[in-house]
Amino acid sequence: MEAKQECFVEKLNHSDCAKSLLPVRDALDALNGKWKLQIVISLMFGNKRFTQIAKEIPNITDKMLSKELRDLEAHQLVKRTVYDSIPVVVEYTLTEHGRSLRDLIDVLRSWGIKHRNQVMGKVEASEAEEVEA
Amino acid sequence: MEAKQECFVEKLNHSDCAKSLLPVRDALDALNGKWKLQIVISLMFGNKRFTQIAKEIPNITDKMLSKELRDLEAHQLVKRTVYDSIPVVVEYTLTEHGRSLRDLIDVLRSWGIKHRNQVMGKVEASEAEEVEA
DNA sequence: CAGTATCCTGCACGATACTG
DNA sequence: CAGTATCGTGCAGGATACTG
Repeated sequence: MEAKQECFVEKLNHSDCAKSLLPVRDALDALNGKWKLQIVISLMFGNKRFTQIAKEIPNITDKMLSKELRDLEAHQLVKRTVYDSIPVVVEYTLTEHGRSLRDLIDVLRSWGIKHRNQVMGKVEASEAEEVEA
Repeated sequence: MEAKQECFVEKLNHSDCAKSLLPVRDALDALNGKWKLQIVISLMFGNKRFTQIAKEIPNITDKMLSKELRDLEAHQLVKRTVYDSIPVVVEYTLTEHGRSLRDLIDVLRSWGIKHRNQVMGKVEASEAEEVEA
């Protein structure tokens, strides 16, 4: 068995396993659902207002956007700021913590590309899949 | 070209965005559902037979285990091997590709731990609180 | 503009029984 | 042992209407 870098799996017995799975679940849950990922990515392009986000995400309903934003806020990934103007302006921002999703998403994306190539049968060029310019 | 660190998001406009999201979705989908993660982790401890896996994952039903294993097999993450003994023995194995989930899961886990600390209010000294207007 | 309030539908998942 | 087959349910998510 090859000794990879410190994979937590290596150190655990089965009863520990369920517990050590929890953080993984937490991470997955944070991006859970049909829309959170798109919302987060959208906010990586800059702070947005409710309607702006809605316009950028095809087919999302107000209800879902509202709900997902509240979820993201509860998870401290997104900050909601109300400006007391007339009419009221509400701005959504990624928190510092929310911005930390970037690296995670990049890792997911890299694996996803590998995965797609694998399933498509292209196994040869494993490293040649950088984003094309 | 060492720029491994930079986020793909930086380079994209919004219309590209949806497309670049697909691999991320692929990755998330590969671990989608209530049981896949546990099954994969279970197989990281060694090759297993159907009933063995079932015993290690509390509350999973035969139906769900069967279905999820078929999903994982379709995604080439798990290999199913039938040994022609009597009675028949079926062994489940992680493929090389399936083993590549290890690093991904570790990254998810790391972020998950950070996330939990963040939400619990324990912000490490390494990271300043992001409260400001 | 920035959302709620209702109502509805499909599908993920569960319970239980059966089989080669 | 290694699974199907059937039936049932909750809830994520959608459609549409309404509001301060």
